[in-house]
Amino acid sequence: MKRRNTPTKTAVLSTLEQAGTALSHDKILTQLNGTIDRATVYRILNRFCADGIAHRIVADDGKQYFALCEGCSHEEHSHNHFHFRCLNCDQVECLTTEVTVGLPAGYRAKNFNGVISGHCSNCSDG
Amino acid sequence: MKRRNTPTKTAVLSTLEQAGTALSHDKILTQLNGTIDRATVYRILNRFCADGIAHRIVADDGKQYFALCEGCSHEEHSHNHFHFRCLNCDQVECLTTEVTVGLPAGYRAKNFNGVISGHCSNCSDG
DNA sequence: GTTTATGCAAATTCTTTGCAATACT
DNA sequence: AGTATTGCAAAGAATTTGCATAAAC
Repeated sequence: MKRRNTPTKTAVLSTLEQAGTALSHDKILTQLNGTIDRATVYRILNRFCADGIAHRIVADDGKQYFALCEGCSHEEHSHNHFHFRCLNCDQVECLTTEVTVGLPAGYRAKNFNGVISGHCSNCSDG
Repeated sequence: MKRRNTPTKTAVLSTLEQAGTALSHDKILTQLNGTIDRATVYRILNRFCADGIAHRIVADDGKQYFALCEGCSHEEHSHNHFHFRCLNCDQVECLTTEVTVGLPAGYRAKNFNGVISGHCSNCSDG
């Protein structure tokens, strides 16, 4: 399936670029000021993930967050780093710590999803 | 809020006990053979989590899974271990590996949610 | 008898899908 | 021209909530 360049796609991409952190679908939609249909944004994000442009984080609120793959090779799509979600401001950011988890024999990992939630430095009261 | 002993609660509890692994709400419901209302099961599970009897895992499918807290102290409710979800048979189990992730200064962790998905030994084809 | 727990139905939230119209290449 | 992409509406899945009834303590 060949991909095409559309203003819509570009808009979503630059929103993610400007954010730097991971964004929820909802936040992207808001940032785009209701210009683009919600279903379209979902489809674009899913395509980005399929193409290795973005990666998907499923946070402990059950919602999906999307962030650009900075130094991700297309083939080995490993995001073995954690993400931090602030329970107060709801910001999701990548933590630099890379983690290796040992699996039992015969197990094969396809996907890594690590989220720590709590309070970020801005929302910590102490 | 005082808790009461009810057959319903007992049924859910023993389902979790017998399973050994983490169960989705749906699986619990099926296991109970439609005896109990879905909303009730959700409420019971949430109460279990609040009381430290069970812990909640949000997997990368966005769904919640519940497992009994084996050796969990009531106060320090830390589940810093990973869970493995099989993409084929959908089984979610606890991995023993405990992980410590460093947070940036000023950040406070409340919750840890680590899920690795892939194929378990039964569903791995060679 | 007072208060928690249950069941039913309805509501919410997040995400996906069908389909016709539109826009890229 | 031909196919990917969009928008709109509607469907779908997971979870929660309101409220009257039933059951613990």
